[in-house]
Amino acid sequence: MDSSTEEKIYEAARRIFILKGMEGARMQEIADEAGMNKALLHYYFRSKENLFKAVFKDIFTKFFLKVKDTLFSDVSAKEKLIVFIDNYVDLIQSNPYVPQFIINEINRDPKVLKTLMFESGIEPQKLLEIFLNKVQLNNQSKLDPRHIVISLLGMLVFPFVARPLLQMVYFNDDKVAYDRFLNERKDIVKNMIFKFIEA
Amino acid sequence: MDSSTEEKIYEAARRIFILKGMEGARMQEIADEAGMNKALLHYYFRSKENLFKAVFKDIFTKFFLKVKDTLFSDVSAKEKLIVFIDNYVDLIQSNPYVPQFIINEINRDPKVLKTLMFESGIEPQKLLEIFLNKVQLNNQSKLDPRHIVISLLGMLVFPFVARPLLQMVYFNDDKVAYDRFLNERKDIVKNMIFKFIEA
DNA sequence: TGAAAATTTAACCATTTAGTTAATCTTTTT
DNA sequence: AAAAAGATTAACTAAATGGTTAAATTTTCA
Repeated sequence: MDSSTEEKIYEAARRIFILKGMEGARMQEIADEAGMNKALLHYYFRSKENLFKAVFKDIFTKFFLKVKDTLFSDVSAKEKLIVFIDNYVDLIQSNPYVPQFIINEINRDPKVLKTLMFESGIEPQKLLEIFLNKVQLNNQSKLDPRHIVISLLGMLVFPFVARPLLQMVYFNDDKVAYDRFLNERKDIVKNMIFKFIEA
Repeated sequence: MDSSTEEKIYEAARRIFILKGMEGARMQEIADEAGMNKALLHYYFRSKENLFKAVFKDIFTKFFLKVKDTLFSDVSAKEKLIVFIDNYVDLIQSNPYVPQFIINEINRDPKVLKTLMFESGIEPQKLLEIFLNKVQLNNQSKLDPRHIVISLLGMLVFPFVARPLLQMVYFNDDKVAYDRFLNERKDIVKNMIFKFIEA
């Protein structure tokens, strides 16, 4: 590993903050994770707040940008949706703690979101557009497409965010069974959404 | 108000813990909220951990028990589902911070859940049963009904848990519009679920 | 090479926080 | 009414935590 000290701090902070959140994380813990003296965190980032903001912006931006492209290809709405769901689930699966981390930190301090929205380059409207035409086409013109988008996101995100609870309650705490369950979800969710929008 | 000191502490702790979580809450803050000396919290509850456990168990149990009955009436599965959704959304609407609070605290310490499950008297299987017959009836015998239940819960809970993010991203931070949106959700979700299970 | 600049460390500081204690006030009991 | 038990308070303690500092080490480069 030939990464710089600053990068090591950044990566360590990233891991710790995602797991424990801004308030739960300890500077000493991050220093230990990075394998160095705590004073170095302040030498490079001045304060915990500063370090957190840098890391959070990075996590937030990267997370949402990773699926953004899937909505720009020149294929049918249906195909776009399929690719989006596949990629989104893959993304969460390789960053299982990130959705809840983002939700928690935005709830803790919603102010940060406003600035982040513009700087990040994410385009949440793109996901809406998939359903905008689709819904009008099928005599459901009264239906706000945001209902479909938020239903979709809820179905995809919830099983990860509430995993410990759901795994215990509905899977007898069988980790393997729950992983199998998560792998089936892509197709289940596609199915549900299609059945709904294709009147 | 003629509630006892212990009850005042309990109620204050309840409010503060729900808003800030176990780690974010301060004993002094709870004492202030209850309008009394901090030493009294220890006099009645010995430790923060103790106070939290008592409060958490109470919140967890009451929350889930409040909708449990809706699944025991002697009506059709469809009607049961309608009543469940109506009551569940009402329940969240009057306790908007509780779902995320429960999810966060269980993620922080999943051990508590195991004991809670048995002592609380909740019966999560009851919700499954609604779909168990329904699904087999419609040539979807391969479909695990847990997928429907978790989709349902995700669609209902997610808009509340991720409210600040969604309100900003999809509603231009218009609180009134988002409240209107939430009120429409009961029917939208019923519709989605029915379209899916009624092959 | 050697001085200046950048990096790293150990020790320290100030504040916050859960928890304790001993004294005071209030209620109950005899 | 007096003693005992219970409730409440202010002041305190010990540990944790974010942040600082001055000295030591390493790197840069004239």
